[in-house]
Order: sequence, then C-alpha cells, then structure tokens
Amino acid sequence: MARSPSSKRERRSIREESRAVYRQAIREAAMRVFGRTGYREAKITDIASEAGVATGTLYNYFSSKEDIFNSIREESRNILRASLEKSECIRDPVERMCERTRLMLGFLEDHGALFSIHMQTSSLHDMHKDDEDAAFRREILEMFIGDIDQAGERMRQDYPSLILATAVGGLIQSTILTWVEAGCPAGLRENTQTIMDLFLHGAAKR
Amino acid sequence: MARSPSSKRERRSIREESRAVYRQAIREAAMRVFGRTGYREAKITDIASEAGVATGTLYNYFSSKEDIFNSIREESRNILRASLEKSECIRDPVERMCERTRLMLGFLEDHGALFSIHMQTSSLHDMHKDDEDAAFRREILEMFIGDIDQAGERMRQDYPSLILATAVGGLIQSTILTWVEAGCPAGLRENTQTIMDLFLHGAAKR
Amino acid sequence: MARSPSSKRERRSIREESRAVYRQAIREAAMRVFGRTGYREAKITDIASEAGVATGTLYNYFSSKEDIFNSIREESRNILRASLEKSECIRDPVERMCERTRLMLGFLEDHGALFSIHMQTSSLHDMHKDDEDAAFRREILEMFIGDIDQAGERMRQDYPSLILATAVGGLIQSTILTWVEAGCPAGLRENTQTIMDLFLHGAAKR
Amino acid sequence: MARSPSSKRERRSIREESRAVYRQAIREAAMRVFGRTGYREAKITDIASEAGVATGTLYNYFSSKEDIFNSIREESRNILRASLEKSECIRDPVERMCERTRLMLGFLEDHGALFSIHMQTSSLHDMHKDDEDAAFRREILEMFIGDIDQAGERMRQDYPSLILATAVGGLIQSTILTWVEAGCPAGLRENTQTIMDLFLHGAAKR
DNA sequence: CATGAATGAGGGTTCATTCAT
DNA sequence: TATGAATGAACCCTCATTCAT
Repeated sequence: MARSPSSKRERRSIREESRAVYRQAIREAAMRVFGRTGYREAKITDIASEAGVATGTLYNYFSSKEDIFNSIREESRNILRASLEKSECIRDPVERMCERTRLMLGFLEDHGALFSIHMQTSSLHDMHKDDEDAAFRREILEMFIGDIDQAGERMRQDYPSLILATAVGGLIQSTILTWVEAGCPAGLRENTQTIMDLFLHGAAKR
Repeated sequence: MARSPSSKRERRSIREESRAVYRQAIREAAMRVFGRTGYREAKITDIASEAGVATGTLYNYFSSKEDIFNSIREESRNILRASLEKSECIRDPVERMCERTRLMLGFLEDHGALFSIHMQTSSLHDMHKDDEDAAFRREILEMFIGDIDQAGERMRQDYPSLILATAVGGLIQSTILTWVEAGCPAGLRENTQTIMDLFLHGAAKR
Repeated sequence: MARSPSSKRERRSIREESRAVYRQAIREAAMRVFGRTGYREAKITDIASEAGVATGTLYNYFSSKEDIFNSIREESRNILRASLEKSECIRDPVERMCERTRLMLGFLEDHGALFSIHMQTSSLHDMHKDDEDAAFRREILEMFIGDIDQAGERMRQDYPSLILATAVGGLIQSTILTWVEAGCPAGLRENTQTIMDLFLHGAAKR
Repeated sequence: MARSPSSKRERRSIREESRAVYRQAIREAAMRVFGRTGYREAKITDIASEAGVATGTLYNYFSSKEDIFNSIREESRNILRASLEKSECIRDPVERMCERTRLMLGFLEDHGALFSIHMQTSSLHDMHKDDEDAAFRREILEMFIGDIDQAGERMRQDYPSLILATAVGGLIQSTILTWVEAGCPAGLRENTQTIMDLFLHGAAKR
C-alpha cells in the first residue's frame, strides 16, 4: 500500500501548526478583551467566549491569565523588533531615525490594539514588575541614542543624546495618544515627517 | 442651658468641616495606597488602615472605592488647575508656556503620587469612562494652543497650533516618565528650560 | 459618670471570646462534614452552611480549608494529650497503661467524630505530609514504651518494648475499629479490661 | 483465503484476552499512581501516561476513575483470597491461623501498593460506600473466628471468639502499620511468629 | 479502537459592601 | 457616627469525561 511519504512528519507539523493557530487565536481574542476592559477587569470567560472556546481550553495553551497577557506583549515586542530591524541598513542616521519612527507608527496602525495592551503595564506601580517591557522601551531608546550619536555634528551638543532621544520618544508618544483619542483613524504613519521636523527644528519660527 | 444664638449654624459648620477633614484624610491615605499598588490591587481595608479608620467609616464619606478614586482625581485636577491659574497674568505667551510647564512639573514633584493615580486611568480602556480626566487633558491642551496662537509670528505657521501644543505636551510627558523611571528624584522642574528649548529650537545644530 | 470599672478590658475579652467561640463552632461544623464525606469531598460551602455562616466568614477565622482541618486535628491532639496527663500520677506502670487505654477509649467515646478525622490522614500517602499527627502517634507509643520499661520484670524480656507497645496499640486500634463499624455504641471504654487482659496474658488457655 | 474453522471463536477470544491485558496494565498503572498520591489527588492523565495510553483509552476499559479504583480493590481481594485458600488444607487450627497471618503479610510484602489502596477507603466515611471491602474484612475475620472455634480448649473460653479474632487482627494491623512507617523494608512476613506468640501468650512474664 | 484536545461544571478563595452593635 | 465582622457574588483555575479524527 502506498503511503504518503512523510505522513508522520506531516502529522506532527499539522498538530504543531494547529497549536500555533489556537494560541494565536486566543491571543487575538484576549487582545480584544484586554483592549476593551483592561487586564484586571477582563474575565477569563470573556476571553474564552471571544475566542469561541471553553474556558478550560485556554489552559491547554496558556498556563494562566497572566501568561496570556505576557505572551501578547512578548509577541508584539517581537513583531516590532523584527520590523525595526528593517531600518538598520539605512546609512544616514537621521534618515534611520525617521524610518524607525515611521515603522513604529506603522506597527501601531497595523496592530492598533497592541498599544493599549502595552500601556496597561505602564501604570506606574507595575513598572517594576514588568522588566521585559521596560527593557524593551530602553532598547528602543538606545536605538535612538545610537542614531543621535552617529549624527554627530548635525545634532546639538549641549544636551546629552539621552535627552534628545527622550524628546523624540515624547513626540512619538503624544502623536500616538492623539491618534488613539481620535479613534485610531487611518494615516498615523503620515505624521512621521512632522515629528522629525519638529524634533529637529523646533516650533519657533526661524 | 443657654445656647449661643447661632449654635445650630455653627454646629453644622463644624460638622461639615469635620467631614471635610475626614474626606481629605481618607483621600490622602487612598492616594498612598493607590500609588503603591494601583487601583485594582488596592484593597479597601488597606486604605482604611492607612487612614487609621475602620472600613465601614470609609462608606460614611465615600459611596464606593471608585468614588474615592474619582474624588482624588478631581481634587488633584482642581489643585493643578488652581496652580496653573497663577500663570495667567504673564503677558508674554512663550514665557507663559514656560511657566505653565514649570508649574506642571512642580505640581508633580510636590504631589508625586497623584501622577500615578492619573496614569492608572490613562489606560485606554478607561478613557471613555473617565470623561472628566480626558476633558481636563483637553483643557490643558487648549491652554497651550491659546499660548501658541498668541505667540503668533514667533511660531511656525506651517503646522496648526494643535500640533505644536501636542508636541510640547509630548516633551513634558516623556520628561515626566523618565523622571518616574529614575525614582522621582528631586529637581524635576529644572527640566523646564530644556523642554522649552527643545520645543522651540529643536535638536538639530543650527 | 460612673463607668463599669474594666469596660475596655472586658470588651477585648468579649471579642476574644467571641473569636474563640466562632473558631470552635466552625471546627465542630467542619468536623461533622469531614466526618461525613472526608476531607477532599467536603466542600467549603458545606462547612459554612453546617456552621450557619457565609463562606467568607470561614476565612476570617481560618486561612484555608486545610487550616481548618489541621486545626481540628491539633485541637483533638491537645485534648487527648491533656487527658492522658491525668494518668501520669499513677505509680504502677501496668495500671498506668490500663488507665491510659481507658482514657483513649473514653476520649473517642466522647469525641467520636475526631477519630475519623485522624484516620483520614492515615492514608499512607499523607503520612509524610502529616508530621504532627505522626509525631503524636509516636508520642503515645513512647508513653507505652516507657510504661513497659518501668514494668521491668513483669514483662517478657524476649521482645523489645517497642514491639510490645505496638501490640497494645494494635489491640486498641482494632477495638476502636470494631466499635466504629458497630456504629459507635455507648460503652467503648468498657473494653479496657479485655484489651489489657489479652495484651498481658494472651488468648491461649493456660 | 482459508480460515481455521473456529476462527470466529478464537478471534473473539483473542480480543477478550487483549482486553484483559489492557485492563490489567491500566490497573497496575493506576495502582502505582494511587499508591503514590492517593485516590483524590491522582489525575486520570497521570494514570494514562503511567500506563502509556491516551486518556480516552482508559474509558474504553473502565467506565470511570472510580471504576478503576474499585476494580483494583476487587482484584486484590481476589488475589489475597486465592492465596489464603492455600492454608485451608492445614489441619491444626492454630497452625492455620499462623499460616494465614504469614500469607497476609507475604501478600502485602509482595503487593505493597495494594495495601495503601485499601487503606484509602478505610477512612470511615467511605465504609458505607464500600460494602465489598467491608465484607471482605468480615470474611477474613470469620476465617479467624472459625480457626479459634476449632482450636476449642486450647483457647480461652472467657471471651467470645470474635473478640479473640479481632485481637489477632489488631496485632497484624499494627505490625503492618509499623512496617509501612518504616518504609516497607523486606522481611515483613518474619513477624508472623511474634504476632502469634503475643497473641497466644501475651506480654506478661509467666 | 486509540487518540488527546475540548469541554464546562464545580471548587477554593477574595474582597467590596453592609449592618448590628 | 465609628466599628469591623459577616456577607456572598464573582473570579481563576482544575480535571473527569467526551468525542471528532
């Protein structure tokens, strides 16, 4: 009897894929629920029914409510990190910052709900519990610091680059908040030029 | 027994004052507890014992845990609003912005815990529930918009003043966050000059 | 105004007594429920309603279901231990053993349900988790060993006293089991003479 | 294709044998798991993986977790019963009791885990649910009663034989418990002589 | 028949709120 | 009015059982 040559391997692969699909579906459902109500108010049963599964099923894929939450954040960090890597081949440091800003805004535009997930742990009392997210914020800050250092003479030397990097971060942050308050309309990434322009040249008439 | 003619009125007044003192003491205790652990994790019993009263007593002054929380935020908005009014007599709009920034940073430095209280509701899912706070953020934004409009020619005209106001808000925000991550060391208001300098002239060498 | 002289002290005392009364009532309710259904099958809500309180109330007096269980066992050990102390003034070691046996049987007759509570942890897998109960069994065994040692020449010397003590323990145990299987009729302690007689002289005709 | 004339019958037989093999393997796995953790703590998945099958498979052979448990106990009763039958050809009733004791201790030494299985239901609340096991205990007791009755004049006549049988049962029981507490070392059956000696002649010096 | 993921009722525990003192 | 113990609804998680493959 002829057998599909790699049936066993395929089986495993299918199973693994099914697992990944489930995990992803649960993450996405949880993302919606966390986004709507916040971590603490979100009930496991809500996540389950949003995902269309029984509560018990969640625990076949995640060990706890917190695990789901962390998994979402980890995944979104990974996506953004991977996206930001695309900018590393850009030579000009200012253009690189610009592209990074665009990638970050684009990421949010494409994965809107993720932002609110991350914001939830920014509540200050959690900051210390959430080393991973804080480390990632630092990671991004360091990227900007590196860009600014490489820009050398083109940047003001009267402030440490940490200060300047923090400033660009603040401009991005407030752009995002405004966008969210406006209901996340299309076009977030088009603010890139404005951000960089204001960051570089300020608001005063020259 | 002879009674002072206005005893009834005075009595009421004393009673009311006593109520106010209690309410304030509870708010302050709650502020510390919310600041330490966040709204959801904070337990009513913790607040009560921090305030040195019984749990039942809290309910003689506030109708619920959420009521305490909202009361704190309202009070802190009122304090900051009153503080910002001090800047209104400044004629020069740019100096006025500068002073407002300083007042905001000073407010936080003096009432550190309040910031974390406000941040807790900045989680986006609460935005809709918390119209009051959103309105207050808008109120501050409008102040900056007004300042920028009055600055007229001294500001760039190629962006709407909303954009510029948002930018200064972002610079302030990121300064605050950095300060908080550093553990709220003294000296936050000394960042005012840097913020305004970067806001006005940008990060690029001229 | 005359005051009851020790009102404050009495208040505290009343409160403490009330706590003790509650704890005891809960323990007794739990004892009945554990006795009926066993530890694992017993539901917290059953214990609460048997005690006539809400589930939450249990947790004002005990930290967990297991805590209730252990508290019952500890209390019953203490009662039996206190009871056994009454036998210590008896000079004759054999009479002392006899009295101890009677006290143990009497204890069970008076606190019937406790026996099944203790038996539940005798399930072997729990033996190691339950050092306190095992230690107490050992404590009782040591008492008998001491008695036998003191009996000196009156006892057989061809077995270590541990063996003999174990034997008397077995006779007591099986008497108890038979009694329980018979539905705990009155008169358990009247088996004392039989137990001691068989222990001392055996079943063979002489 | 030629078929052996009785293929159908043999086939069924093979199938039945296969079923029996499966049931036995599951029972043995369950015995190990129950022995380790007790009935309530034992998880079906643990039993399944100990047996090397999927959880669903268990339900093709047993209708429930409890069914597995009862099946184990029934089987162990049958084994012990069959073993005890070997003693029935012994003429001398005292020697028969002795042999029976040895067989019981030997059974435990050889099937140690089974003992803990039985102990688990000795918790009194289960007694009523477990008529089978209680009946078996009675069965063994009756055997001893019969032996004692047959011993006639050689036994004391001042106690009913039920009392004496209970006594020997208690001595056996406590020997077993001591052995278990010691970690089930080899040599349990060597206590037979001691048990019978103490049972017959008591602990007092003669 | 074997599989093992899905199921969901049910458990222990928490804690905002109430209320008798 | 202050007290703080009692309350019980609601939550997260477990796991025996089922069933589609």
